[in-house]
Amino acid sequence: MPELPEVETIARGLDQRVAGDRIESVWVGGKPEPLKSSASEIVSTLEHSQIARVRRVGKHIVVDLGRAAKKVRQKPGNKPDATSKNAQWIVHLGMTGNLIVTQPETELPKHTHLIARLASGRELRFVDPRRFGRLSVVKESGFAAAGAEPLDVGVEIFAGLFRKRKTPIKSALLNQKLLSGVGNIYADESLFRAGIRPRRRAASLTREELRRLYESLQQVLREAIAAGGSSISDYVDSNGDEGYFQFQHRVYQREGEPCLVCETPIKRVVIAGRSSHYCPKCQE
DNA sequence: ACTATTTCCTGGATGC
DNA sequence: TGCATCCAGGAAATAG
Repeated sequence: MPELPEVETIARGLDQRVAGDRIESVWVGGKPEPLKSSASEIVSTLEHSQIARVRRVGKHIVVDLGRAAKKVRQKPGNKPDATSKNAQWIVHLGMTGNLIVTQPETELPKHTHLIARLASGRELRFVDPRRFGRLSVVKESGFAAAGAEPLDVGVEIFAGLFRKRKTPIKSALLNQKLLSGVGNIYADESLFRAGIRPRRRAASLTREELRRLYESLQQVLREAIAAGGSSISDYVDSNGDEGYFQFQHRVYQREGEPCLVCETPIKRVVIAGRSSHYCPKCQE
């Protein structure tokens, strides 16, 4: 399941491979598709646009589009249409979504919802079996995530996010309006490293604990990005390669296995409908 | 203004 | 073997 490190890995790979390429035509699947914008809006925005850059914002992949080399004639007084420059294609991968760059001959996977044919002859495909992913376009650049970037935010602002929250710290970490990009894996892993139980009320964390959580979260995200993300279920990067951070998980999906620090069996509880893993001895 | 719960969706695992 | 059931989870919607 793509969280910040996985999305970062995919976005970097895509940027390397398709930046500068041009989208010649777009196919969108026929059935009700995971689209936030209308299908026609997506098609008209993407077609004939150039991919300027691909980057990550929170858990979103942002494709910055430039005007295509081919001039589109505008009548004076007409509002710029969706193909004007600075449009953005926003992709949220949900649980099982992925963007794959491939040759057209490569067999079309089931659950392919969008195909963008590129000037280079390759195809950029959005594939998402579980259909939790979302596609949208914005006509003016300026897409921004609601929450703070965990790797950019300062420790004071980070601590302030949680000061008045009664909700469990685990839920607060997952709240994208506070922080964007943290999902279940890295919430559990950062809480373990910080020695904090997931059920603790966010507001009850001391200054010192918040500082530890801040450091732990940044550390685990950086390590995971360096490892190419965690390949749980079917995550692979835009090259089709698996990440390997799943081998460095200390608590996530390790219920009953010994804590790597103290050998106490790792516990699993459900908090706000999400499974949460922690060491009952190392985390207070 | 917050917080908790439900819903969406499919493939893989489990159970009888 | 086959069929039903459960579970995973991000975020939007709904309820409190």
